[in-house]
Amino acid sequence: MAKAGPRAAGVSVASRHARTAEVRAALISAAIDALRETGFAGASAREIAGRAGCSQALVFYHFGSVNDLLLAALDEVSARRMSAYRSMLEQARSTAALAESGRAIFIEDLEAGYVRVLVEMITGAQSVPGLGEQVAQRLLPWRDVAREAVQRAFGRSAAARLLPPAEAAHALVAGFLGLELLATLDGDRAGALAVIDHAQSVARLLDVLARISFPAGGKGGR
Amino acid sequence: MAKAGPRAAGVSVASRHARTAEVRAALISAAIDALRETGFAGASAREIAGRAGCSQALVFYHFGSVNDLLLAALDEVSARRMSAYRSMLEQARSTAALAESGRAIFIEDLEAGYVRVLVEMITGAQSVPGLGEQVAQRLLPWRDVAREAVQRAFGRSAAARLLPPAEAAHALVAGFLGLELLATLDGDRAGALAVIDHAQSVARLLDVLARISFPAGGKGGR
DNA sequence: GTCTATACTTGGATAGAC
DNA sequence: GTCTATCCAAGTATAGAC
Repeated sequence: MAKAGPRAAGVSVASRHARTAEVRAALISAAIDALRETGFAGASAREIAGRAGCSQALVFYHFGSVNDLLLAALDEVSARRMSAYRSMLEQARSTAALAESGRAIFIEDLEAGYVRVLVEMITGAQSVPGLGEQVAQRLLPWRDVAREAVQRAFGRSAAARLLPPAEAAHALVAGFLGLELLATLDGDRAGALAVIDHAQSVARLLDVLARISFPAGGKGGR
Repeated sequence: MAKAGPRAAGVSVASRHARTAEVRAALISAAIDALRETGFAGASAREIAGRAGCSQALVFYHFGSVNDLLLAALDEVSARRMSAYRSMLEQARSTAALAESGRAIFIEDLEAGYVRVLVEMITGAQSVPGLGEQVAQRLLPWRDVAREAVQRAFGRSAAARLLPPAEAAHALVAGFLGLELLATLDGDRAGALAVIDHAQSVARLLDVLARISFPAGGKGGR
C-alpha cells in the first residue's frame, strides 16, 4: 500500500550509510517539533522538511507518506518515554508513591511537549480515515502501564473497590490529556502544575483511608 | 480585517428576510456537524457548504472566513448548553449532588458531540495564529461555571482545603476534555461512561468525609 | 443573497537528473 | 539517496452574473 522506501528491504541501511540514518532521525525529530509547535494541521511535508533541513521529497522516500512519518514520530516519542515511566512507576506501592513518582516525570513530559504530540495525533487522526486505529494501537501500551501502576498502588485496599483500577487508569490518562489541552490553550502550564501538586494531597488521603479501613496493614479487603 | 458581511450593519437582517437567517443557521449547524465528524482539518468551506446545501461562497459572504464561521459554531454550542448547565448545577449543594446533576448533562453532551466540537477547536487553534486566544475567551465562562459549581458543592467542608475549588474545577474541565479525547479514539463512550459512573461513588465518599470531620453539619471548616 | 466561475495558494506525491 | 522540477488535488477567497 504505502510506497516501499529503504525499509522494505528488511535490513537496516543505517550501518552502511550513517548519513541516511541521520536524515531519517532528523525528519522524525523535525516531525515531533512540528506537531508540537504548529499542530497536526501545520505538520506538512514541506514544514517538516524545512525544519530538518532537507528536501520535501525525502519525506516520501523514507516514510512513504506524511502520515506514516507522523506515526513514526509518535513511536519515537513513545519509545523515549516508556522506559522512564516503567522504571519509575514499578516501584510505587502506595497511591502517594504513585502520585509522587508520576508527578516529576509527567511534568517533564509536559515541558518537553511529548503529551502535546500525542494529543495532536489523536485529534488529527479524526480527519484522516484509518489513522485513528493506528494511533489507538500505539496508545495501548500506555494505558496498560497506567492500569498496572494503579493496581500496584491501590493493592487490595478499599480504593480498589471504590474505583476499579481499570477506570482509575482511564481517568488518569484522560486527566493528563485534558490538562495538556488546557495548558496549550492557556499558553502556560501553571494550571496543570497546580492540579498535579494537589493530586499529591488527595493521593495521601487515599492511603490514610486505606489504613483506617484495615489498620493492621495486613491482607485486608475481604 | 475580516470581510464585512451583513452583520457589519449592526442590525439583524433576520427579521426582514427569514430565508437569509435560515442559511446562516444551516451553515452554523453544518459547521458543528463537520467539526464533530471530520475534525477541524476536515471542516473546510466546501465541506460545510456541502452539508448545508448551499454554495461555498456563502461561507465568506456571511461570516467573512472559515475560522469565523467555526467560532460562530462554537458560540452556538456554548449558548445551547450554558443555560442547561447553569440551572442544573446551581442547585447542587453537596459533592454527590454535583456529580449526580453533572452526570446526566455531561453524558448528553458527550452523545450530542458538543464536547468534541470544543476539543477540535482547541487543538485546531494550534495551527492558526491568533485563533487560540479567541477559543480561550469562549471557554472562560465554562471554567467559571465549573468553579462556582465546585464551590457550592464543597461549601466550607474539608474538601475545599484539600483541593481548592479553582484547582478542582480545572481538573474537572480537563477530565471531561480528556474523556472525550479517549472516547473519540476508541470509537465508543464506554470508557468515559464507566469513569463517570464511578465518580459518583467518589463524590459520595467526599460528602461522608466532610460529615465525619464536622459531624454537627454546622458551619465547620474553621 | 445566492449562484457559477475563477484566481491564487498550499500541500501530497512522483519523475528524473545527479 | 538526495535534489529540483513538476503534476495534481483541495482549499481560501473574490468577481461578477442573476
